[in-house]
Amino acid sequence: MYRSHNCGELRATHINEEVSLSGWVQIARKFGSITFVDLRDRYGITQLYFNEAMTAQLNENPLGREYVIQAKGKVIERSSKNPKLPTGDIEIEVTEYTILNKSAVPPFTIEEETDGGDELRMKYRYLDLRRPTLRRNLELRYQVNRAARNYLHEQGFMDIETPFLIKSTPEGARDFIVPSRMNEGQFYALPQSPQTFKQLLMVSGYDKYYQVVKCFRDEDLRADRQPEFTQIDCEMSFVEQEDILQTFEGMFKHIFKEIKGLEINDAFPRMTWHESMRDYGNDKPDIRFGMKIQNLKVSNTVHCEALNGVDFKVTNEAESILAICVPNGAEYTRKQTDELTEWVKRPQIGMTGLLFIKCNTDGTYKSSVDKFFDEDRQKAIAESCGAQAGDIILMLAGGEDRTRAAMATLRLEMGERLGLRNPEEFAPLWVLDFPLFEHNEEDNRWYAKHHPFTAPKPEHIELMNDQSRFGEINANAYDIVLNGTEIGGGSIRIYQRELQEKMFAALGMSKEESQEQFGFLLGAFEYGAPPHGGLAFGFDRLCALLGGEESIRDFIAFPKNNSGRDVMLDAPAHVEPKQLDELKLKVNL
RNA sequence: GGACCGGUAGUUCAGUUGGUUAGAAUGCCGCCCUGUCACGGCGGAGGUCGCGGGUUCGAGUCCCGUCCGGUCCGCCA
Repeated sequence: MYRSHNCGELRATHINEEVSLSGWVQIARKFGSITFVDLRDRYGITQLYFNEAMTAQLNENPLGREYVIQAKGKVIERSSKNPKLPTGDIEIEVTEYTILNKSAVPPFTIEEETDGGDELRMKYRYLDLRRPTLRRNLELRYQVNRAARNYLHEQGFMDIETPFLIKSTPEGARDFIVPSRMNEGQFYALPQSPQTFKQLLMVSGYDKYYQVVKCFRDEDLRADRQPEFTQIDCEMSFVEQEDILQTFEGMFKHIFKEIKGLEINDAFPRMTWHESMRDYGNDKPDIRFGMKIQNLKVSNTVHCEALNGVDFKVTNEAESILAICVPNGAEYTRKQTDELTEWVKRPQIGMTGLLFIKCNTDGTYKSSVDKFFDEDRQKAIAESCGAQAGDIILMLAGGEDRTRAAMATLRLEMGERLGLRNPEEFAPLWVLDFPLFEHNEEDNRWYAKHHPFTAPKPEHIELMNDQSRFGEINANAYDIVLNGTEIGGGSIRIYQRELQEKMFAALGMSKEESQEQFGFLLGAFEYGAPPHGGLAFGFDRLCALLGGEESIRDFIAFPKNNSGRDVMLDAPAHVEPKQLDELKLKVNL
């Protein structure tokens, strides 16, 4: 063994013990004839003390940052202790040391707060991973993984692996494809998720399945999206929606308890998709704070009487008018309201302006549209918004979809500015009753909002015969949302061939196409498919949230950058012409 | 496909209205230092200002193009 202890475990109780440690040189502090060296491994830092004689040896055989060394010596009490280090009461009086490997000078500092930029850290990921921040993130990830597995194991779930080389299907995200050498001109696809496999496992009778599994989607990336990411994928047979919600709410409570020490006894709040859209403007509400959207006018229907009978083009012509009450906003200066107006006018928000009413603490009102709304009307609007004295009411007017999306973003921004989005507070909830279909204006067809295996609400199955009413159909689908991030979703699945065929037809697939693409599933449904359903969790996102961060990259050991590149490997890369020949592929650039 | 921000020393950044030899901190190298732990002191080295073109007497600075990185929209559950 190269060591008797690691660099994080020695304490005053070990004083006088002869030990050997191995690790990386964090830094050497030299004082003429004596030297201190901080030795680091993933467990911590222990100070090595080189006395006069040993320091003389150091001059012959010097240490540099990140050298890997072994040191032997006696644990002694420090004359000046360091309360910042768990090992700060002791040091090792070194009697012998060996340089196991030298190190080039690292391109950035390997410390809690590094001086390196993102790109450099990605290129030298193996060095970045030495930093305590990254180490803690990976440890957290491992603990979350273990907590989930333990829970699922206790609940009788079975981990079953599914293949990565599968078949491309037209629905959903763009596939990564893999050419087949033995089948010229043909391609595998990497799975976007093990969806159909887990359903087939249900048909096979493995009634409680789970997998912590990589999924692949060839779409543009974000801070919280990687081309390959990890899901906790689950499926159960003979269950209804309520059974699934109970089971996995239990899993989350277990994870919160194990990871955060949080005992959540209450049931997670539940909200329908329509309620979420109405009150929060999106399907992943951040319910750590209120500031709910007030629907003053929706799709040309006025809900706030005070808006009627006013000769104001903006409110009269807008399809929808939405508002939020921002606490203490009545104090905002002209400069601040102007800045907010510019904020909503940014191209990515795309509003043409911002209306506001200040509800002054003295009971008066002041608004950006005093010219059109007298004080009584302003008061009436404020009351219908439930505004308190001191609030500012921010209003957006315009087309329904854009205005709602913009208001959702504005609400989050105001919550952020008011410090209402505390990363150490966790507010999970279920969003239920998603629409089954989503209409796409571009190609004028219906798409599955979740995926094409999602079962409609039983009472809505009738509507599947009438395309004009597709938009009314709700699905037995549910998402779990944490702090404004969707961290999981699933559905009760279709398990009857007839209904599945109807679904494929609704999505515009001919009988031949659905047979060619999903014949295996339709076939399986003819051999006694049980009622089943499940869900999948975004494991990377969950870890990032539990770690109090937005970006998932630092919770993945070897992530890819914005353009899907691994800057350490420099992948993707060109391949040898011979490889292309074997695959009968020609690159056409 | 689009919007915005950025690219200057190993690293993180500053660089005014276009004007002398492009700066700081940190890291690195050398010397000094017996209780540091962000050690300290003195000295030193270190630059194709992403790349290409243009305007100008003169460009890190202005203009055009391009590449790279980041954030977001579209896209993606």
